[in-house]
Amino acid sequence: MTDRLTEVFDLVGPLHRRAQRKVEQDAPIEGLSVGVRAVLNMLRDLGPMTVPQMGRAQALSRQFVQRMTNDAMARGLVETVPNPAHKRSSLIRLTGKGRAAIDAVIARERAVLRQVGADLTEAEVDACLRVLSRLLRLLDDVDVD
Amino acid sequence: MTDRLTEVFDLVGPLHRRAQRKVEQDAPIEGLSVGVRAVLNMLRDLGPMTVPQMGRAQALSRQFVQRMTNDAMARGLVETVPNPAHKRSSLIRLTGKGRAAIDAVIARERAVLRQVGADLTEAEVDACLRVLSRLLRLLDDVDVD
DNA sequence: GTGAGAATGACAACTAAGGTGTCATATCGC
DNA sequence: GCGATATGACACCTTAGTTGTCATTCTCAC
Repeated sequence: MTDRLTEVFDLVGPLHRRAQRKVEQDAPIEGLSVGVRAVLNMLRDLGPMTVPQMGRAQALSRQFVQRMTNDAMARGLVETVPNPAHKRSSLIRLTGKGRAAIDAVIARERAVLRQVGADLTEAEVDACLRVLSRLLRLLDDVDVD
Repeated sequence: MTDRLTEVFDLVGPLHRRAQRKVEQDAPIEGLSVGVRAVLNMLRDLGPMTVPQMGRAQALSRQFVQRMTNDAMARGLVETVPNPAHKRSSLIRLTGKGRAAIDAVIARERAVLRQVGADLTEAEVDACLRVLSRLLRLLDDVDVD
């Protein structure tokens, strides 16, 4: 069993690299770096959130997310909105332009993924999500900043 | 369904980063960089193989694997053995020292993974492996070198 | 065989993802 | 109000990983 989990990790590396490479190949169309793309993606899925929150969500350093966010802001892809819960740390939100950009990227990726759908059952993908989430939680303590 | 697959990719990023960080935390004990560790791990699981083969197996550039291999060789962790199939490109094999080093690392990691075992069924992990393998194959074309 | 083309290894830049360290300022809990 | 903590800005750094070039060696087709 533990062996099997080790295999999972052995797949995660190559998969992540290939995925990154794919993103890099496609995203230049919109001019998004991998980091900016990650920020937009988070905001798209989880709604407006603060920079430190994003860092924790993706296991990235606060400062890295900050830079990516500033970059996205300079490009007009995101904007700040006052944070009721914390006056200093404003919420970051997608602009219309940002949403359009990330939606375009996601749409292209979904088109690729659709080829795979047929070979896999919904149950398998769910199981996969459960396993990965569990592993992620196991490593929760290994965070930075 | 396609949505679910997107979620898988969204987990792969953070998981890979945390795993890398964990490896970095632990491996320094043996003095292994992430790259060298990957090479040793491959040789451990798949037996002796050539540098280009390793590159393809892990979706890494041939040259990067070459450097890591040279590094490992300089440390006495791997050695070359004549390749019957190809006289120029010799097989790379773990030395006793190399095997000891990677075994120690793996053992430590397995100890961590054992905590998770209880929460997951074998079937789920198998499904996860199937899904990840399928996705990996989908991106087979995205390789370098 | 032999010659063309591919595969390998060495070496040297180069890129970019991502982290670290520090500082000023602002926030929040007590 | 005060101390601890969180945030953001700025600058620097590390290193995983790629790209390019070149010489050599292999392979394979003829």
